[in-house]
Amino acid sequence: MKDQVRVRFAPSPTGPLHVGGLRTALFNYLFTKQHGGAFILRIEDTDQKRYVAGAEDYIIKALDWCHIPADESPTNPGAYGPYRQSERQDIYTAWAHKLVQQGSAYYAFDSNVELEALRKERETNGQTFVYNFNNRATLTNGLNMSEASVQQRINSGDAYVIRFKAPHNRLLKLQDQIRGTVSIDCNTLDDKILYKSDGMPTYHLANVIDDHLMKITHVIRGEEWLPSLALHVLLYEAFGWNPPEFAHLPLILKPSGNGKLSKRDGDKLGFPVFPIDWEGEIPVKGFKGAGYLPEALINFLGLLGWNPGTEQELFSLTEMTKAFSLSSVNKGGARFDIEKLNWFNQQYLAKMAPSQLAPILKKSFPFLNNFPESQLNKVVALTQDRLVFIDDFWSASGYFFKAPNSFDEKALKRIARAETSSLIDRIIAVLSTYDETASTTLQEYIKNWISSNNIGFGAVMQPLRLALVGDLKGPDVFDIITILGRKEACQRMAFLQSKL
RNA sequence: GGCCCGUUCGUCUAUCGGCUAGGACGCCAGGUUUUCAUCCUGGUAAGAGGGGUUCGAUUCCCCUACGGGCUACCA
Repeated sequence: MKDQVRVRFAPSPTGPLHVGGLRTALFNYLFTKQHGGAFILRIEDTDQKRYVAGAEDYIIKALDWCHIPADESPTNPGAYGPYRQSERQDIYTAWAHKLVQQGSAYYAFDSNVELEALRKERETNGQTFVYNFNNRATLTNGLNMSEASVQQRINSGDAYVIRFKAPHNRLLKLQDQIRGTVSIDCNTLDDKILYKSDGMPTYHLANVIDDHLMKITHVIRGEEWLPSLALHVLLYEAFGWNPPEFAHLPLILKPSGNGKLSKRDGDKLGFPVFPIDWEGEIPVKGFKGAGYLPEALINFLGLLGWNPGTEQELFSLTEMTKAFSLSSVNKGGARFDIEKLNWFNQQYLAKMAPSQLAPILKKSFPFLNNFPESQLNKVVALTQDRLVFIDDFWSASGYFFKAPNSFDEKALKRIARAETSSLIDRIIAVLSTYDETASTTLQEYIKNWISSNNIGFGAVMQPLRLALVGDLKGPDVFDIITILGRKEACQRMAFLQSKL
């Protein structure tokens, strides 16, 4: 039997998760759910300097909001914990030392200052300093010292790191699910630090050990990791472990196309780059706070770098899970196009059931809680296809809750005729005489009245609309009257008359 | 600089050697609507360049250009 598919999303808690990370999480989720597998969230907090409090909590909440929660996480652990790397230090230390013992890695005592000086020196000669087979014999490390003197330095408290001994003269052909074969000449590799002098592993060591121990079958991550794929595969080999399958996702680029979208782009670009609001020292608005629905964000993000090969654009998470496949993920980076996201949002807002949309609107507009639910649902049904963002609800339907108290000059001019005032009197009168129990609808009734009295249709409808909405736009006038009630409609007509 | 990965309408993309290069967003025009929005119809617009391979290349190979990523005791 084949092993259960297990994938992981492994962000580092350095701040709020941004859309690039979210898309990586989404693809992991889609892939594993399609195979009935598990989605693991692992927090990569090995860099104490960059740790930001609240980031882990944010990541979990953001995934929840998007309906792609992890099956195993720090707060909901499975059988392979702990799920925070900072709590797995002993594991890394043990494996790192094992690597040294078997000769795959070595202790190095070179100070930052020394290394920096070497780099500078090479740079001025137009060369690049690489710590590898070229020069490791001339540097301060365990390869050039007796075991006893290495132990002595360590025991005396000297700072050390553990470096991987990259192989010499080896050509690696690596497999990537999206890119196919990737060739790497090991001579271009450097002896990467695996274990830092503060006792923490680097990403390379920790992610290989954790992925193996957590039985990860597929590593789906951003393209920025492709250059270190060789190192990771070499590490699996050194440990004697079978590597998982790898898939490197194309990056999400800025709208301008130059550079990947980053956390700092949020303010500059004028749209959010984070899923939900970030309540950090400097609060930042997320897509949620900006009036986007998670379904729209997810749909949009899913189609950024992947497509089903059909012409379907609108996908529920379930549909997308069914249609997803790693082999149809694109190789090239995709620019983030906010206009298209807005379109998705409009689509979702418009097709949502009013009873589903109403509770969401109530969160943005608490006063709606005091409004009868059946009435609210009617209002929503009438105006929901005019929304791009949740907050557009007010401009699209505010007049249902608050009578217009002023009118636009231009609009007044457009309806103003000599007989408008007296016409308003007549409309009020006819509105009041309508019999609700009659078999004709209000619309038919008014239309009949208009034609039998030989009044222009527009001459009646325009003032009516302006009085009700406060503007010359909006849904069907008779629908509005039905919701507002004839009495309220008459009052609004009278108010308009007073402003003529 | 070095290494790696990429490159189809402005943007997201389809095409797995036969193409009048399809769809979506955007934009423009028309229709529906008393109006605005929605919606419908139509239009606009693309294979980076140069060499091969082939009866035939957007599709396969090479070079160049351009773009992106990596090049930290960050992930």
